[in-house]
Amino acid sequence: MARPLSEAKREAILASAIKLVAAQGISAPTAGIARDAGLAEGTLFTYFASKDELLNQLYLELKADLAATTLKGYPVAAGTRERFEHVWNSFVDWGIDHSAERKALRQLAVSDRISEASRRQGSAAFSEISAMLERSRRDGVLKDHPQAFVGAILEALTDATIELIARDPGQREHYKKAGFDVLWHGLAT
Amino acid sequence: MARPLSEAKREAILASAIKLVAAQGISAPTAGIARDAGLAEGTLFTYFASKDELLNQLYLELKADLAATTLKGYPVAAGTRERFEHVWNSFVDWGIDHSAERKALRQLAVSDRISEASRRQGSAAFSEISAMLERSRRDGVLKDHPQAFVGAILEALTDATIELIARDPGQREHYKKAGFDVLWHGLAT
DNA sequence: ATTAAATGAGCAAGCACTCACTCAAGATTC
DNA sequence: GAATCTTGAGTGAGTGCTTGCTCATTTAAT
Repeated sequence: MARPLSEAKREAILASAIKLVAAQGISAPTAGIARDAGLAEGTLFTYFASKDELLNQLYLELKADLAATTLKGYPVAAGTRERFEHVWNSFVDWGIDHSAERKALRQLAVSDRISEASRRQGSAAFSEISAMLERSRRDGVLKDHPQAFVGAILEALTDATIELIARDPGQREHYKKAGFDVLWHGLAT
Repeated sequence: MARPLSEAKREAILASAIKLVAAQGISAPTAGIARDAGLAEGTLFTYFASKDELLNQLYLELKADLAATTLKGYPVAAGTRERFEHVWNSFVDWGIDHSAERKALRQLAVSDRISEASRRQGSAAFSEISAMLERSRRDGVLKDHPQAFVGAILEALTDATIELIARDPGQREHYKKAGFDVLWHGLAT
């Protein structure tokens, strides 16, 4: 091993990919991503074998980041509502404070270049959160909906709330609370 | 005027665009769309000046179709809940019965090739529905949320419900009702 | 006969990806 | 510690392919 791959460069490529994919969509050229990262285009392909691999790894990185943020400070011992609200706040805060990441993730999620395997792996990062939801359901605190339904609703309401806050940042805390109220009244028994 | 443009051909192009954009995303080539419509590629450009214009018109056509479906049979005289449920059912049914249209619309909606003007015009098609929501809010039947928030939540919950039904079509009516319950309990006073 | 729709080969631009080459950073030898 | 060897990261012009769009020509409706 003569010269090790640089983790810093890998991260620079991913950071530039977030920026350009958020701004231009997945059609953002590899040449542009490499230039933005301060590297030659060829270098990008020593870190990622193909553009598809770059996009899939970026997708997983973003999903993992959101999941990690959510689990940090998760109140294991608290009641259902409080734990639920923690997840909600984490999702909304992450989306607002990582606007480019959120836009990029949205573009990636609707693309067919993200493999089924990546999608499954991306969901797996949220398995602890799913387990929490499942426990609450069995406790009878939540209505008896399938977990996929609750997860989809959580994601959908989060997205709508973030979109609204993005247009009217002054009301951030107000809409954050209002969004959670809709979720809670919609799902709780 | 020697030879009139054919409305049938225009619609064939739009129909093929729906099919291919749903399957491949907005990167679906104009050559493929024209071939699928049974026309030469050049003909496509006598009906639509550019690919961007085709995509924008397709976006508006789909939005208008969904709005028209929703307004058809709208119970003007009924109570808020019933009118609300009609809108919900129309959205969900349209999404399930027009799967390709929905996928195409989703791809178009996240694309930056849809102009701000098109987006505004697309929303305008739903102005009557917005007015209905506004009236219900003033009547005190709904919580006091801004209209944009209610609209976004409606769209988001619809999407989540459709996604779930697509995966488990046998439970269509059940999930349709469950989704509406979440919406209603979340928004009603 | 006139006019404009319809055609599809062709064009310029943009794309992902390659590869012959350079050179910096470990490994080996003394 | 210095000198030398070895490996593979880094480079960017080049390649082959695809794309949106054009235009000289053909076809058909009026």
